[in-house]
Formats: sequence, C-alpha cells, structure tokens
Amino acid sequence: MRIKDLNKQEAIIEATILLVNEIGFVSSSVSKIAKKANVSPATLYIYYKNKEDLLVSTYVEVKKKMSKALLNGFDDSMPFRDVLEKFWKNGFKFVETNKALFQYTEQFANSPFSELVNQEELEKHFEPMIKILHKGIEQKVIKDVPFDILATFIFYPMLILANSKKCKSLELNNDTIEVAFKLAWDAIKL
Amino acid sequence: MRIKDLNKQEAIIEATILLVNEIGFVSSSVSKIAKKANVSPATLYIYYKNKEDLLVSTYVEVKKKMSKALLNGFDDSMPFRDVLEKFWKNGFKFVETNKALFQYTEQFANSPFSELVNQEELEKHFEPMIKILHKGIEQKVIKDVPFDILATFIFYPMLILANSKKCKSLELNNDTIEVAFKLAWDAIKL
Amino acid sequence: MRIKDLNKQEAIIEATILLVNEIGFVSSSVSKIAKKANVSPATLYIYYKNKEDLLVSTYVEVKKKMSKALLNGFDDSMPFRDVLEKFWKNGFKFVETNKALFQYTEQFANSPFSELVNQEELEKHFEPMIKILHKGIEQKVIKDVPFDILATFIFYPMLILANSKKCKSLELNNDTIEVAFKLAWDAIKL
Amino acid sequence: MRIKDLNKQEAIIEATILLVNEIGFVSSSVSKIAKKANVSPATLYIYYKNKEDLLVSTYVEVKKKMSKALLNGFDDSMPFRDVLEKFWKNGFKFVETNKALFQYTEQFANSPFSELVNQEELEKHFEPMIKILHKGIEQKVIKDVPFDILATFIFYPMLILANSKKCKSLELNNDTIEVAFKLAWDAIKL
DNA sequence: GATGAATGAGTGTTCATTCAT
DNA sequence: CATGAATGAACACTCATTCAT
Repeated sequence: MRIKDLNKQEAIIEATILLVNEIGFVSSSVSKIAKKANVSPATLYIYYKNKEDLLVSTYVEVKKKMSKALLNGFDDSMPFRDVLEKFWKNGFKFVETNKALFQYTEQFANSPFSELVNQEELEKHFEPMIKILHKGIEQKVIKDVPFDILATFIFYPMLILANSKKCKSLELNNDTIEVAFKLAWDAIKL
Repeated sequence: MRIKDLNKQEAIIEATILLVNEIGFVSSSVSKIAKKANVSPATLYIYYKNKEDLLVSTYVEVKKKMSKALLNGFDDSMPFRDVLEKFWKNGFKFVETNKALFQYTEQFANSPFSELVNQEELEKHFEPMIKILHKGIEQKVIKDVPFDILATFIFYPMLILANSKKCKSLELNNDTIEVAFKLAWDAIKL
Repeated sequence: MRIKDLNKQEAIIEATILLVNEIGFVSSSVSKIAKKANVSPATLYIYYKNKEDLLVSTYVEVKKKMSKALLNGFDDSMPFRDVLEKFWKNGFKFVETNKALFQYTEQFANSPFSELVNQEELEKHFEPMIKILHKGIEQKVIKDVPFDILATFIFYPMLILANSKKCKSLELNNDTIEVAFKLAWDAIKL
Repeated sequence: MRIKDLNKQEAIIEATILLVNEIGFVSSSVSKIAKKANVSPATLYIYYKNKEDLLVSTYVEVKKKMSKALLNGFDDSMPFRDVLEKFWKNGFKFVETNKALFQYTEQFANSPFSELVNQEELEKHFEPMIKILHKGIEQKVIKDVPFDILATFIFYPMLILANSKKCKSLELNNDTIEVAFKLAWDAIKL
C-alpha cells in the first residue's frame, strides 16, 4: 500500500491559498487548484470530503497558524497596554510576512463558507487575548462595553489597515502602525 | 422607437440586490437574476455590458444612495463631534432599514469585482464628510493621522458592528450604538 | 426571439432512443446523447429538467405511440378472441418495425428510472384492452383470476418473444406468432 | 504464501448482491462494493479481472444456486405435470427466501453485461428440465412448439409474477401461485 | 427594445482501474 | 495476498454570453 504523501496534501493547501491570492476566492475552482498543486482533481477528494471541506479546513489551519503568531511572546505579567501593543504589532508582522495567508482568511471570512466553521473552536486559540481583555475590564483599565465592541476597535482595525484593498494610500511602517495603535488604545482605555 | 424601459432596469437592480441577499454573491448567476426580475437574460445585456458591469453599476448605485442617507441632515455649522455622531447614527439607521442594500455592499466589497469600481468617483459622494475631517485636523480637534487610519476608526466600525455575521451576540440598539460611538470618538479625538 | 426548434427536440428524442439501442441504457450519458443529436449538452436542458426527465418523458412518449399501434383497429364488437389476437399481432408488427423503440422501453422498464413514471396515466392508454379483459371475465370467456396473472400470460409474452436477447433461436414469423398466441389463449380461456 | 482468502471472495460476492439490491445495478460502483465487503477496491482485482468479470461471475454463481433450488426434489418418474408444478413452486419459494439473489439476476439480465455470459454453459444446469420438456413433446403431453415459446409460458411467468415491480397489486400466496400455474399448464398442455 | 433558444466552456464530483508498498 | 493512494476520463449539470426573430 502506498502511504499518504503528506507533501501532496501540503501542496494542495498551498495551491489553494496561492490561487485564492491570485484569482480570488470565487474563481478558485477545484480543477484549477488541483492543476496548481500538480495533482489530479480526484486526488483532492482523498484528502477532503469536498470543496467546502477543503476550503474550511484550510481556513482553520491558517487561523491556527495566525493565532500562534499573534500570541507569540504573550506574557500577561507585562503591563496591560504593552500586551495589547505586542499583539497588535505581531498582527502586522504576520500579515507582512504572510500576505497570502492573510488574504485567504479575508476572502474566506466574507464567503458563504464562513458560516460553516466552528467559531467556538476557533476562538479557543485566541482565548488568552480574550481573557486579558476581560481582566482589563475588571481592573477598570479599559471600558466596560460588550466584547464585540471592544473587538471592533482593537482586532478588526488590524484587518482593515493591513488590507491594501481597503487602505490603498496608507504605507504600513512602524510609525503608522504605532500611530494606529494609539487610536485603538484611546478608543478602549478608560 | 421605444426608450429603454426604466422600470425594467430598476427591476433588474432590485432583483440583483435581493438575490445576493438571499443566496449570496457567488451563487447569483445572470439567469437567476433575470428570472427574479421577470426579464430575459438577454434583456440584461441591453442595459449592461456584462455581468461585471451589472454588479459594479448596482454597487455604485447603492453606494450613492447610502452616501445620501449618511449625509442626511448634514450641517457643518454644528459642533464637530455632533456632526460625526449624526453621521454615525444615520449609518446604523440606514443599515437597519436597508439590510439588503447593506449586505450587497458588504459582499461586493469582498469580491474581486470590487477592484473595478472607480473609487475616486465614489469618494466624491462622501466629500463633505471627508472635508470636515480635514477641517477637524486643522482645528486640532482630532488627531493628525493619515486619513485611512481615521476612516478605520470612524467609518469601518459601523460596517463591522452592523454586520450580524461579525457581531453575532451584539444587540444593536440606541444604547450600544452610542456606546460604540464613544469609543470611535475617543479613538480619533485629540 | 428564436423559437423553439422542434426538430431539435425530436433529434434529442431520436438520439436517446438510438443510443440506448446501440450502447445500452446504462452507458447512455447526457453528453453522448447530445453529441448524437448534434446538439450541445446544455441545449438538452432547455427541453428537459434533467437526465431523468429526458429518459422518463421519452419513455412515456414511446409508450403512447406503442399503445396507439397496439390498439390500431380495435373493435370490441368483434369476437373476444379475435380482439385479443389482433392486439397480439399488432404488438409483434410494432416491434418488428420499431425495434429501437421497443428495446428502449425494455431497458427503461428495468432501470431505476421506471419507478418515476406515472403508471396510472400510462395505463389509461391501454384502457380499452383492460376493459375488454374484465368483460371477458364477466362473460365467463376467460378465467376469473387477478389481472396481473392475466397480463403475465397475454401481454408480457409478447415482450419476451419479441426480445431477441431472450429468445435467441426463435424466428418470429406469422406462424410462430400465431402458435404463440394459441398458447396465450389457452392459458387464459375458460 | 497465503492462498486467496475465500472468505474475502465470498464477502465480495455477497456485498455485490446486497448492494445491487439496495441501490440498483447502475449505481453499484466498484468502490462501493469494496467498502460494503470491507475490502480494498484493489483487492477486488485480485479475484476478478475487472468489474464486468465480477458482475458476470456473480451472476453465474447465483444462477447455479438458483438452478439447484429449482431442481430440488426433481424426479422424472413423477407424472409430467407434477414435475413441472414442483419446479414452479420451487421457483416461488426460492424468490421468497432469496429476494436479493432474484433481484440481482433480474437487474443483471437487463443490463448490457448480460450479453457476456456463456448462455450454453448456464443452460447445462437446467438441462434436466429442458430434457423433460422435450420428452413431454415426444409423448404428446405438451404442445410441439419451439422451445423458446414453451419457456415463455412456463419459465418467464415465474420471473414476472415474482417481480413486485411488475406485479404491484398481486399478493403471492399458495393460492395465487397455484392459480397461475394452472394458466401456465393450460398454455402448454396438449 | 426585448426575447427565449442555443451554446462552448466550465463546474464539482465519481468512476474503474493501477501503482507502490 | 492485500492495501489505500493516486489518477485521467467521464459524469450530470450550470455558466455568461450571443443569436435570430
């Protein structure tokens, strides 16, 4: 028996991400992905139940990788603001070095497939960050508002600013990233 | 010779928006739109060069309508913060009463078609708002940061908060809208 | 507007029947049928909802034609036995001159699609024959047994005998047909 | 070196028959059969040259079993009519207790594969029955007509009557089976 | 202007079979 | 012997667009 060629699965995932980057989520068909991965369309169905499964699994994979990157060096003994800032900067660094991954998540999140991911499971990976925010509220360091509102001002801005489509004229460098964080912080701090 | 039947064109636009709302951007094919508009697929090509043209034109149309709604009651003699707050509240009211339009813009903005819109032309419709922001900077009422960063904290949050997919557990009422505005304002104010 | 090209629909039906004759029901794919009809696969879907619809509709069409042929010259004032014999002979004549149609019905009837036809509606076309059998029972000319049993000995034998696959060595001529009818008649007569 | 695992081969045959029963001949793919037999698709190709070989071999196997059942208790010293009647009743008993096998033969016989079986070889198993019919003709007990015609009235009716698809409203019990035999007998007897 | 017919190219998926172990 | 991985070719069907009227 031939054993599952992990390289092959990885090639499929990579092809998926790259193709979405090149031609967009909508136009990324199974056969195009297969061709880019140098694999038969049928092979794809050995590793994934169907297209949806491929796209969702890839998304979850990427998100995990992302959460790891964002939480890199996480240390909640640091001053509250610094923890957030580190997280913020990690985010931009990740996007900068993983443009394709980032763009994949952006396109996926706005596709109908997004409704199929187990959100709870995903959130687990960001739990340390969520916890620290709740602690911040308790300690009256940040405003006591619904979590979604907080997220709107400290998580989503990263996605918007890093999205070159949305911020065409903005050059992302250390300065602008720091300036932007200042706004985010001002928004949520008490 | 008859003139192009505007009712027909309007039916097409309406059908497009409704269908995107019902079955999503990706699945909204030309023939389905035509059927929903009670029109032949061929008719569609009288009014629009192709599918892309239809979707883009519809988007521009919706955005114009949206800008009008957002700028409703605009009066730059009012205190700066109040102008913004009115704009903010207009935004949520628009979304509430035009869910389909809003969702269309959201789905469009994350599709590859979005790259085809003449952004400059669109921005024209929001010019009063842009101008007032620049004035705010000059008058040192708000922070002197790149416009994209400002937008990230006072325009995009509206889109995020109103997007039920992104903020599943948040109930949008007068209170939460006001609370959220407080954060936006704190972010940008000097 | 182009009008529906009836020739095209007829070409599709004919292609379906001929192809089933040549390569069998199972192997007759939509694209092969389309090719044989000199038509795009997509065209087929203008006339029929799907493959199933095409096959079932074709079957019903053929069955109607068949019933007409079998009941040709039907006259229930004739002696009972003669009515049946005429029907019997009509059957073999039909098969002889419409081998393809006959074979199509045979293959269809043994496919899973066969469960989708409205049997009642089909039976309507054979009603005169059914009625006369019931009359024969009342008048004590033929045996009073369940209808399915009667059918087994006077309708199905036609299908078996005419099926060259089942009766390889039997030459169908006036003599053998008459001889066979004698057996059928002996089976059911009182 | 191990010998071919007969259990495995039997599992394959059984799976084939059961699957055909459940989802029909057309939809029964090699991999589905393999899965049902708890065996790899590749294993199947150790025992059979290809799908066709599998299906045909299974058919022959079933037919052998069937002939044995039908000829069970065969004794040509019994009165001619009784021999036939025993055969007839054996047939219905077999179908009743081996619905799956029967249905497999029915579906197979109407598939293009049926042309691949060595009919002569199959007929060998029914030889005693064939011989007795010829004897019946010689002894002027039954009509002197081509064998195919005889078969049409004493073998095929069993298949039709037992086929619930063809005889939907007929309840098969001792009475109806006997009644039907009466017709068959009347058909062929002199 | 308006239409439904018509289509080649594409969709996601399954097929029977072979390969490497 | 037995396997699951791997595949090219096919499957039923839909697409955006054009044609003839």
